[in-house]
Amino acid sequence: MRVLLIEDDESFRTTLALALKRRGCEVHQAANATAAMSEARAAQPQGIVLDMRLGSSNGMVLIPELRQLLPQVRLIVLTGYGSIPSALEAVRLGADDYLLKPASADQVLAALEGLDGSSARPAAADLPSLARLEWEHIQRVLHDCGGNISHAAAALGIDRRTLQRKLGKQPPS
Amino acid sequence: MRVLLIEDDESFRTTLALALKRRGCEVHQAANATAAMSEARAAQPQGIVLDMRLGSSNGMVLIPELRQLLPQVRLIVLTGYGSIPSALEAVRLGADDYLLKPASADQVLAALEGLDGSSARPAAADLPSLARLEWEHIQRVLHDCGGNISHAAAALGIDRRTLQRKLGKQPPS
DNA sequence: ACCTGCTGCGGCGATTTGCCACACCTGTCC
DNA sequence: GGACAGGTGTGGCAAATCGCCGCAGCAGGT
Repeated sequence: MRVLLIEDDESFRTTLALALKRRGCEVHQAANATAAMSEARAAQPQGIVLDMRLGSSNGMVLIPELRQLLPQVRLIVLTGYGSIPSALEAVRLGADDYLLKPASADQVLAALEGLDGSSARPAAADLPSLARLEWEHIQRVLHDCGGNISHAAAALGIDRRTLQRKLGKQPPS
Repeated sequence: MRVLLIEDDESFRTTLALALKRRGCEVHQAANATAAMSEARAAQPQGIVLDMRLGSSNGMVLIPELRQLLPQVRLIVLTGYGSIPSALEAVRLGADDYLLKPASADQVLAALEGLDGSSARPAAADLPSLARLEWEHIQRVLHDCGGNISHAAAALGIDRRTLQRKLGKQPPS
């Protein structure tokens, strides 16, 4: 499978690219929006892995452009700080799946191949942990507050310092 | 708008129904899967609010049936313990939007009318505090575990002793 | 009687939180 | 320019909380 990796973090991108190559993919890479579009035009990939945070710009805006350019492409969004509204927005814009970092190369490949992780899951009794729920809610409120940490902390009823400390940690699995 | 409310929790369903009626909706209600399907056939609603947890059965399986029965219906999933994979699965199965409890009647109505909540939501929304959300989720999981504190603590990913201490305190306002 | 599982409670160290302070930056207003 | 307000990042420190241990009691099944 010919895959385009759009990700600004160099180390993460190269390691993921290597892992995908080892699994038999032809991997093209791009580190920003303009490179991504030109590379997509040139390489005509069957699969795309798109990071949501591309430096200053938002990867979300690339989804419709990529979808229009390559209607048949398998488009996977990969993000470190995800939330349910942002996941829904991504699929509304044309993404096929939405993964959270850290995601294993196997997970990414499974998503690229369209093996639905959700269909394989028995979908029974997997209640989210308290930490996970807290993380999702924080992301939701933070998004609602336009990224304003002080306002989000006030809305959440916690200290601004505490919110900052929570944001500085990894999302719970 | 003619709305069908599928929700097993009686108190939550009636309050939401009242709130929607007050906002000019014609509200039909169902508390289980079979009642939901027959009511959907009879009332031909334009909007459906579907709870994921319908007693023992999973509300997820109803989505394709409802979608097949009413292709044009606006189908909203409302769930207490949401996660990104389950949200994606719901929209893949045919849901239009996915809300988390506690959701205000205004949020539900906005979702039913197709106003994209993620973009149209006013920043000054009455978001629940972290403590309140935590308390609600604990109550829900504890109920799902049949009141078994040890199992609920394991599902929540916290220590049993911590759960007991949290339960010993007053619910946040 | 025996074992298993759940519950309630106490204690202790490690972690987290709330609350202060301070410095830095970016706008805005006079 | 200078003052000012609002947002952000960082540090420190006491207090609260959490995780983990133990123990005892009590129900249910063998």
